[in-house]
Amino acid sequence: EHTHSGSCTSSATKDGSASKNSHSSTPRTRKKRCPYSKFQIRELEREFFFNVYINKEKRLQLSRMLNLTDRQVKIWFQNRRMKEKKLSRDRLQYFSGNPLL
Amino acid sequence: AVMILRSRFLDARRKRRNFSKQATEILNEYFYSHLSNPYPSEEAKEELAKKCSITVSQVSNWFGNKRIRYKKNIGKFQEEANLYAAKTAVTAAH
DNA sequence: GTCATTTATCATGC
DNA sequence: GCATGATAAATGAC
Repeated sequence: EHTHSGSCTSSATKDGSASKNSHSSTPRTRKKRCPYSKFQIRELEREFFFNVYINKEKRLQLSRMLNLTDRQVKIWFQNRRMKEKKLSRDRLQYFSGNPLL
Repeated sequence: AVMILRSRFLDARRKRRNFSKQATEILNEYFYSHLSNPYPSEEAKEELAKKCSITVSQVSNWFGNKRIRYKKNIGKFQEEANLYAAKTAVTAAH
């Protein structure tokens, strides 16, 4: 569909919880959603195939390899598990008596 | 045969099809009559899904899209809002 | 951890 | 050409 070579993974600021100014206002801007590259998705899916739950060690390793933060990898696995659950629900409904075309 | 059905199912997720006129009508009626808190409960979602002949997930998607797109440009939906406000007012009068 | 949600992006309809 | 439904990152409640 698309090939995001090095759009978001370039360098940017590291983790999303950095830069804490003690005083003044820190609106804590929401991190902009940036789609991951095909390569990143492939590696994440590969690891997800082996184990749906990733441990801390592999998470750090993966995050470094893919130039993502630990938090991003962790959240990706969370979202991926939710996606898998939804796919299961949809399959179940699709192969049972509920046409709804 | 099973493989064909399976493949059709897999890529049918993003094969978008617009909802029926009646379904959109029902969803909009609920949205604009609960504009202060447009968050239907799980039970309400199921009821809406049944009345609209769509899935609960589709109801959630519709409200998610509607909330943010309404918030982003209230002016664009003003006419629509007035329309459904008047419609609910008429039904309430009966 | 799950899970509803927000937000941007994607893919299609028309 | 945008409107619209579905999906992909990111947040927060619990």
